[in-house]
Amino acid sequence: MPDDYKETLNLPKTSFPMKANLAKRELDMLQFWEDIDIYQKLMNKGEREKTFVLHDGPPYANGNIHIGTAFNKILKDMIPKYKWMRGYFSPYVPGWDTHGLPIELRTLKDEGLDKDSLHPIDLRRKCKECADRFLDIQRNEFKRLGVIGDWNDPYITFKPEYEAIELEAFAEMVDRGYVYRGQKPIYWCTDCQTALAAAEIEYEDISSPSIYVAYPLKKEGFPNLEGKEAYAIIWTTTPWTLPASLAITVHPNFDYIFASSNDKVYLLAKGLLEKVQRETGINFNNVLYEIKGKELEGLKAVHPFYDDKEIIFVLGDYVSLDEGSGCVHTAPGHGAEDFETGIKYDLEIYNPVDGRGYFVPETPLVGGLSLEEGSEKVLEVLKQKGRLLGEGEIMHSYPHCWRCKKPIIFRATNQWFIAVSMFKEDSLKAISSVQWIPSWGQDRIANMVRERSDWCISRQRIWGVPIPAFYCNDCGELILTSDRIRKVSAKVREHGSDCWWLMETKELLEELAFCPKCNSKSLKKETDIFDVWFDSGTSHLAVLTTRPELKWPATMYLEGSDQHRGWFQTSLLTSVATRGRAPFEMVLTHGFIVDGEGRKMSKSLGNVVQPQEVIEKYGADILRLWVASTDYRNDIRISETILKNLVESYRRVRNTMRYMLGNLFDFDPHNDSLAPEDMEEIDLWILSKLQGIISKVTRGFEDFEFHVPTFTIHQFCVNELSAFYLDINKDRLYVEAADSKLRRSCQTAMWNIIKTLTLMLSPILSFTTEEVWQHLREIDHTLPESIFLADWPTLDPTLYHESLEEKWERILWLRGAVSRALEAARGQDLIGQSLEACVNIKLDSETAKLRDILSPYWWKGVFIVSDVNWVDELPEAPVVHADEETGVKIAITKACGEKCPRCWMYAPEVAEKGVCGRCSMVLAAQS
RNA sequence: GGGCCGGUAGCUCAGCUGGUUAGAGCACACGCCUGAUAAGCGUGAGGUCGGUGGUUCGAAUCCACUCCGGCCCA
Repeated sequence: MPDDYKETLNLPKTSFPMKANLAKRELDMLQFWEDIDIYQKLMNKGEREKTFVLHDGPPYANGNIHIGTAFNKILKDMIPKYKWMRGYFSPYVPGWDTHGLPIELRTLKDEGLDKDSLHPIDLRRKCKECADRFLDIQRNEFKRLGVIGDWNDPYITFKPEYEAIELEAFAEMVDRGYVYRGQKPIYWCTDCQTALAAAEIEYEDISSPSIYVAYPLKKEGFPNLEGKEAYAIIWTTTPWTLPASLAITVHPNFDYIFASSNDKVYLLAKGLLEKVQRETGINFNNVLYEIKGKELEGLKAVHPFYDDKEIIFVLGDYVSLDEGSGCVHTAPGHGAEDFETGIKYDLEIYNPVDGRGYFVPETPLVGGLSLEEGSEKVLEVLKQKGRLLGEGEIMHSYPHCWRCKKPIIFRATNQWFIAVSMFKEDSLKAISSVQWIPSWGQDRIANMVRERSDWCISRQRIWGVPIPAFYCNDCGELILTSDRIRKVSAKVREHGSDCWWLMETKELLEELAFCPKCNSKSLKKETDIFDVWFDSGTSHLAVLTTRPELKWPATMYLEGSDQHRGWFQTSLLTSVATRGRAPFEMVLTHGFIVDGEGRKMSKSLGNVVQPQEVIEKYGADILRLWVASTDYRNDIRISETILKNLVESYRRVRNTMRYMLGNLFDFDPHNDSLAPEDMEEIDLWILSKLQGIISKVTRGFEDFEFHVPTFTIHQFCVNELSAFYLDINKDRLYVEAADSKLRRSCQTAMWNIIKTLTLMLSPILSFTTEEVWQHLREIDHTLPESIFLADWPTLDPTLYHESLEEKWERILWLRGAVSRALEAARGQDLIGQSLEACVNIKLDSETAKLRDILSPYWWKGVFIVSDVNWVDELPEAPVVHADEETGVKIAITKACGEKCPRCWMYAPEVAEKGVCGRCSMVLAAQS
């Protein structure tokens, strides 16, 4: 008999599975979006007057995506999804960065070739194949994450239209006089006779000579040196750079001293006195005087073995007291810092070394010698002149060529530059007009731009966009004019940049194929290509200005914080150089992905988390939840513990949704909904709470702080819904007549809640919410076919009741005390489930105020007990609980009567009727 | 070494412009339920707010230094 009543209850029913099985079910959802062409549907939906363009930073099309790329793409994806629902037109065009060294090297390695043994066109074809292959792999991986965008027509930097615009942007910079050819030291392998990129450098420990050299001081400007032999002491590990020595750099804030030894005086940093003394054997017996580094600026010395060459004192912050003498010999043609200093002080970028590693013949003293021979010669002469103060060996880390494993050198060569210095002020202004999120991004990029030097845009490589310059074979003129660049650009637009290698200058330039200086028709093409950062840095022009659905400037760029140096900056520079303003209105940055201990991921540490594995194991929605649950302004941690936690949170939200769905199985929103004035108070209360949630969640999305919505909704599901509202309404939903107002009131509220929560979660848990949505559509067929086509929930101020929330706040306060009392009763084995209990509440000043704010029916409901008594004196009872937290005194007694087999509440009449009074009425109506 | 950032319970986050015993969810422990059931409910135990020093009547909140970690650069 007992189980028979189960059939008379309105128990939840749903086909929505409890177990998510995301790894599998998500694939169906992807298929669904593909089938209905969700992106096109969105594009047809929005109103164009409100446009939000998130411009995608192109990932490099090499290898599979890693956790950082996945994080970035998911974070981005949440924004257009939200904006579409808010009524914006928010197209998202993904892109790829496809040129450049990593792909070229990978291709060469795969082919077992080097770049000179393969025709450029063949190499480029293979590179393109490689990029294409990985682009496709990544595209599928991104789609698998649930990212919605124009995957069928992404932007790709190797597309002819893209390259053409890039060249046009370059032409504009040439027009403005921002492009020049100059010298810059680069990594150079004398063995392979080639320039190397930073990525081709390996650091190895080697032994180098360590020498101290005396540079005679010119006495003008130095106080108190009359009649004395005075020298500056420098220290170097590369004697072969001394022929190119042009300056001595000192730190502006260090203290320098003139120390005498016998009849000589030496200049060196005060802090290095002992070290130099030790390593040179010179005994400094007297310090003549001290001087600040900055006071040395502009003073002069003489080259240690070119007596007619003047050496100037300059300042540099990079001078350290770790090694040497605090006076740094500076050869602008042989080192990055030296070069910077050289540029600053207008020194010659002097490089007497040729590509094979020999001093050019006209070099004094060492002309024609190899670097090694030159080095020996230098030492010999220094010794001869008595200017070698100390000689030793030192082990240190030094860059080597990755291919031949030989030490490399720094060697100034001709490169193309963009004169950032000419529009640096404008760039800084542009930076200040952008909204940086978080705000410190502004300081970071402004500092970087302020300190940066001109942009070296040339690479001696094959896989990239050619720098469209020419050289006259007759007069040697360097030809870089915007009209010729535009000619080339037109050809590139038509044929792709391969045409640079396939066409003669005559074909490329047509009527402009002549030297503007000597009219010669014999021209030679530049062999350098653009830095890939120039490719991606011009994407705002190549993409935003060419696609009708997009707009320039972008509303937002969103990348990791490393892009302050990278894409944010290169985009900004090309934009300021061509358009005079930033290409974005907002820049959002996130931190880096680290492991559970906050350490960066590395293969050697073995702490790398693969997005593919997470998806396989837990599903993309878990990954999405991870992205949304973090405060991404800091580093973002991921670990098995964190994922397990997320799975747990996910489960809770999913089950809450499932439970509400199950209780709506017989609800027709169009016919069964109640108007607010007909609803139960508790249902109005939960809807009032829901308004607060909508407001908080919406604000979180507006501020791009996705962890706010995530936590807010999760906590709402746990605290308000699962632990309270849904729990105490089981009685109503199951037991009352299916079509009763009591039950319909609750269903009306739940329908509103589940729709609202599902919508608000959709930018985050896209797969799951779409799944829920499809179930909701079975309840209401008028809903849009995909959740992403629906509108964002709006806050209904008429549903917000502050006084109601305050009232229920007090009810919950008392409920806490009752729960603790019931728990005490359970501890005494008085009761099991709470319906077995009768709650006796002692009336005091507080509880007396509460008694009448709810009907007895609702008090029982709120506590989920069979009886509630408000008494002046507590009865004799097995469990009397004096609640510490509230001060309320409660006695728990066994509920009287017997357990109704239908609703499980205890009532006296059950013995007689077989069920309680309420159930008998419901049953009577049913039959 | 420089620029920028972060360090609150095992985990993810709150904690506004300094002011009662530092909050929440998850995880954990114990218990209940078996009509959300590879679910649900209740109770409870977890933190010297990275460390040191300072300003203050009072600091997780302000300042200095320091340790640890991250990005970028050298």
